[in-house]
Amino acid sequence: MSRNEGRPATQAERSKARREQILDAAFHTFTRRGYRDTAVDEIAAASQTSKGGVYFHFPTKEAIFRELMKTTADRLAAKVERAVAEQTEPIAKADAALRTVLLTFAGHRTMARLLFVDAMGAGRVFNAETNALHDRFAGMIAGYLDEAVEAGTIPLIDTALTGVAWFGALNEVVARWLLVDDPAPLETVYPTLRALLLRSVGVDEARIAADSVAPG
Amino acid sequence: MSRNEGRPATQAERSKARREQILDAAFHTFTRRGYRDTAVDEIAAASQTSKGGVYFHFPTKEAIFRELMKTTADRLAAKVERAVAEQTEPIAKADAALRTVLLTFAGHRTMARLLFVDAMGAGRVFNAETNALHDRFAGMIAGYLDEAVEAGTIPLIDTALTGVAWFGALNEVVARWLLVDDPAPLETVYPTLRALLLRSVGVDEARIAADSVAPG
DNA sequence: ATAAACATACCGACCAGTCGGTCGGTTATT
DNA sequence: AATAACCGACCGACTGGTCGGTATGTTTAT
Repeated sequence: MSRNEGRPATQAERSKARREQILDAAFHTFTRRGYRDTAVDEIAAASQTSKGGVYFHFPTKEAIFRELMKTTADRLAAKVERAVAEQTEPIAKADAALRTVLLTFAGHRTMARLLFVDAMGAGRVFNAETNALHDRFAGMIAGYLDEAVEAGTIPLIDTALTGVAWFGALNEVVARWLLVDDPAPLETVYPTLRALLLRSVGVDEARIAADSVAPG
Repeated sequence: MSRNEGRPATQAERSKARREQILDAAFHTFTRRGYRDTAVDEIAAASQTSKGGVYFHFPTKEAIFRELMKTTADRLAAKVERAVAEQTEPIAKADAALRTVLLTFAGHRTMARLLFVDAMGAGRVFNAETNALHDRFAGMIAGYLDEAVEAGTIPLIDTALTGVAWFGALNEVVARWLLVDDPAPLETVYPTLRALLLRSVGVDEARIAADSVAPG
């Protein structure tokens, strides 16, 4: 192994590690206490460094949050797109997207918290960010629905609005799950929600009753 | 007219008027700048009084917000229940509820802001409040759906989850409408959203295509 | 040596809530 | 009727504390 396992690494590596450490700590603190209620000092403490250290790596508190939001959203979007790419049928694509989001959140409660709950606690500044985020996912859904419409799998509908509605439904279900102490597994609602949403766009019952997408 | 029109009224009346004034000012400031970004001093200024005056009528800033949330939610709920009471058929009831909420928000953008957007900006303290609020409306929907199921109008479904999903879809549509500068009339999405939601619970297309509830 | 990577102390702005005091009106007393 | 005693409503300066950001010193790798 070319890289030594011990403590001392090159400075650049250590620096990057610190940065990540700070990001990690910020992530956890933000998701537990919200943006406003999280002091930079707390992030510093949680990341084994000092306020000065934090401000060496990031210009402002807001910048930390932005980066966190962006990378988190990117990771999720990539995961969704990967899952979708494995499907060819439009409906299966939308289905895969839904399934991926739900299962990812089920496995990473904190991720969901950051994306869905905390974003609003950050004040007006981030409304644009949140809006863009929601738009992004609603748009993804609308895109898959468009394909389905073109393919004739579902009737002609307002896919833009439907995308928003789907996303909202998913959002609310996840948010509700997040706010409850009892962690009744999120996976269990998937079949029900899936059926509900598919039915809402006119997918025939036979198709809905058929098994969900095959795992890649 | 027995009551004199001029300024001086009985002390109790003046007091109550002031209280209302403060509530009004707080409502507007909260909805424009959010809970955290609203200083009590601002509320005082906007209500033509002083900080001391505000704190004479309310124990804490939080108390103002709570009262605002509660009365707003109550007003809306009452309006919905009134509209629903005029309908006898289960589907028509759910429909009326949806329609009322949508039209009310369309007419009172600020009300929607308070209930849907600002509530989260208030921090963890109010998550319980928000949660209860969402529960309340999702529960109302679920109740109407239960009736519909019992009446055999729609097939047996998970009405609790459906209520949450419906509310989420509605929530997102309204929220999106709120965050956009261009005020494309909210009423226009009603037919589409209505069809989408009704379809999602298995209402037959013929029924959906039929006109919406008759106005009371 | 020298620059990056920290640490510490500190500043200044902000803000919820408090408190002593004021004032106009109401009630009791003569 | 007039005056004293009183009270609810209100004012605004002040407090105590928080927190984002900065200035300046200290360590560590190269």
